[in-house]
Amino acid sequence: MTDHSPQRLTREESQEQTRRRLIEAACKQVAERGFAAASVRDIARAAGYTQGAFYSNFSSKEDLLLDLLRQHKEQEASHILGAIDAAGDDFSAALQALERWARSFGMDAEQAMLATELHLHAARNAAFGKAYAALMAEQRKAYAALLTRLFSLAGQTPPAPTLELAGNLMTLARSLAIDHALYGGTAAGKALVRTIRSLFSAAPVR
Amino acid sequence: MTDHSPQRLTREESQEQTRRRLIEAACKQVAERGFAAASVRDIARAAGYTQGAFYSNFSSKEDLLLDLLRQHKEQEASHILGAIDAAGDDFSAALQALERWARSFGMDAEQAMLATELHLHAARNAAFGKAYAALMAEQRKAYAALLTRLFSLAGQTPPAPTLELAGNLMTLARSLAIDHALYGGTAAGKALVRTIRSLFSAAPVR
Amino acid sequence: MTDHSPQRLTREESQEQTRRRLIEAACKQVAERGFAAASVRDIARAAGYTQGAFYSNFSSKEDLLLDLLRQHKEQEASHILGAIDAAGDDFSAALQALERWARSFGMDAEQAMLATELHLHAARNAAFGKAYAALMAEQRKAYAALLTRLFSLAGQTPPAPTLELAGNLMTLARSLAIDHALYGGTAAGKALVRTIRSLFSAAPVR
Amino acid sequence: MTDHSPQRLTREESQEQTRRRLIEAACKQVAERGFAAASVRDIARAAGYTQGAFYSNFSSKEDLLLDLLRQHKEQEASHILGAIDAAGDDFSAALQALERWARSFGMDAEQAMLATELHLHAARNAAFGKAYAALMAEQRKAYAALLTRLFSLAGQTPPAPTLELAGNLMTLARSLAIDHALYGGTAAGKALVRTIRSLFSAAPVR
DNA sequence: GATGAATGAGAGTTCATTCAT
DNA sequence: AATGAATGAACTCTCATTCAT
Repeated sequence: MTDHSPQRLTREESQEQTRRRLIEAACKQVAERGFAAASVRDIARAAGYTQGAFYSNFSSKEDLLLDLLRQHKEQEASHILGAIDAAGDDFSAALQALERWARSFGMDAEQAMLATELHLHAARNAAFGKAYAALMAEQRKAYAALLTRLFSLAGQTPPAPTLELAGNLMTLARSLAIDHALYGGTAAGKALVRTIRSLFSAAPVR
Repeated sequence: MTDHSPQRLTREESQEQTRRRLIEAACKQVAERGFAAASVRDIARAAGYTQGAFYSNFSSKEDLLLDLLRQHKEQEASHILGAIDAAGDDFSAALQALERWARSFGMDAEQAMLATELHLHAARNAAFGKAYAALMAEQRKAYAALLTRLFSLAGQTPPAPTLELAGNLMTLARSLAIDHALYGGTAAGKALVRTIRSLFSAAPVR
Repeated sequence: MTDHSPQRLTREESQEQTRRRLIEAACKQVAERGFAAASVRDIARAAGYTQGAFYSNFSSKEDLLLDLLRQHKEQEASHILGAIDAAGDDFSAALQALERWARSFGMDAEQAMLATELHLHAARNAAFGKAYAALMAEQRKAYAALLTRLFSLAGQTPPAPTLELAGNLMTLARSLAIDHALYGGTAAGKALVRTIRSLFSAAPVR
Repeated sequence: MTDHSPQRLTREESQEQTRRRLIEAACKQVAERGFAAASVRDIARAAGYTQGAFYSNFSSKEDLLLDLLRQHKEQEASHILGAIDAAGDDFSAALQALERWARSFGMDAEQAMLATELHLHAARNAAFGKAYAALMAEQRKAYAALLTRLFSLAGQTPPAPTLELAGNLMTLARSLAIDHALYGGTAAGKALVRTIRSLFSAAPVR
């Protein structure tokens, strides 16, 4: 089908590449059509392989979801780390970093729809739900750390546990990004930014 | 299959009953398994009919979604109206009404998962998306009115447009209800209540 | 595909016809290629239907085997009854009837191969094995009754329990019929007849 | 996978070992599941190798069947030779040897099921059928020689050509062994012994 | 000689949908 | 209006087989 010329790749590297391509194609397909409606055939074809290649890399379609979850988590984690790194010791710089995150993330409908599919599937499938809960807890912690730092720089007391605030932000980001795909425009991104701002502007500095 | 004794029903009433039963069964099936994975056969059987009855009432499986949306909206609307009616002129009574809504809605996983399915489908299907957007805008307005009333009774200025706050609450409610199905416990319901409270406690009365 | 014009058939009759046609086609396919290699696709097509029709009539491919077993048993039973009816009260007429059975049955490779497939499957699958054992016991009894009658008419004492002799005859008939397909010629049919004769000629009449 | 330590084996010995192991594993798998349902992957894995090893030793799955046939024949031949060697010049010793064969062979379901698979395949595939017929003729001759010797020692005239009697015995042995797997117990082995005995007890000694 | 990732074909099964009853 | 047998297409998954390593 596609070229996939392995040129100078070892077997392991080559399979790793195949797996990565399949996962990427799957992210897109699942986001676009939903897990149940995204067929293994389409995923494999979109990645440039045949169905057999899929089953050489995943033991079942269900099994793929765990990798989708991991991939999704890593991608989001890189966003958070970027925001945290950019935060520095200056409150307004840190807030800007968070807002940059909100603006970009609040518009990435693909990630948001994938995340929502994963959320639903987690509630439907106990085994998957467990893995999901573990990974999401990690994410929440990372966001919460960022919020804690921000409140500290702002000299404010968080109006609620930062873990809870982080969870709310993640939820809103996800949902607003879908709204963005639904309504178009930039309202969604802005709404998230405004929500964040209201968190820190409510109470004035010490 | 089941009795459905039409004895004292006119033809029209009888069909209306069939349709209602099918929609109710569909709500459950779609929430439980997702739209794509909920088969027409299963939905019809769960309602006590066969596939033919389904196609006598809906022109296609896709067509069913519009009715699911309507049914979902009506159900949620009755919750809002209940909260508004209970609000009265007393701030703390009104807040309690809203919190009661949060507690009950924040734990109804079936409604929440159905709502999420509809949200996703709306983003994927333009025609459905339009109907979805219209109905959701109505809902948001109703919640916003309730919030406006509350802020007014509290003598506070809303920290953001109440329409936006209403949208955020709806989103959080939906997501937390799914978390409730996922993690169990009562944390989800409480988290929503706490979020609502923080809205009104942040800024002191005029 | 094919005509299947239901003309004046009730729904039940029509489905019964479909089922019968599928079973007949399946007998042939399974005999020709073996159970595992006979695909549902091919069976349905050979009967003039699509795969879906197959699954409207059988819950699975495995499930089909039970009907194949029943069909096979009925077909064989009619042969036995024919031989018994033809037996009458005259020893040589009865022997001739049995030999007629041997000659015809010893050459029906399709039935023999199907029977062998069923035998193998019974040994591999406990649930099917149980049903198989029950039906085969019935068949053996019928043949044994015929043998008992013959020995009685001949005034001989059976050299072994007639149930056992019946089982041996059935086994030989099955195997020789396959040999017939394998080697061709008429040796197989004759061998069975000779074996039967030797049963009754060994010991002279009282 | 497994060790297969080739240390002290020449290349050829090593490959011979691989081939032997594959054939043995295949015998078991084919007997257990049938030829069509026994996958190359499973056979190779059961032998401690991967598919590649299989295709280094056999040109196709079909090709394997010829080796299975040969292996089966050798195994059975060793049984016959054992019985012949043990026969000696004493009738009752010879009969005991044959009965020993019956008892052991009549209970080896694996061999019997493999033999039946081969029989069926021979009737379905002309090329394989030819090889099968040749090998089976040899086997039959060996058994017939044993029977001839026995009748001679017993001073009896065989009630039918010994070649035919030998064929019947082989068929019964095969079928009864499968019945043994099907019903359990020891009836199958005993039934074969009784059949053999009746062959020699029918007509009294000279 | 042996590996195992990948292919391409085809397996069993389920589905939304139709239509004679 | 409701039934459910049948269709035809699509599904997930497994297979025998190949070939670069």
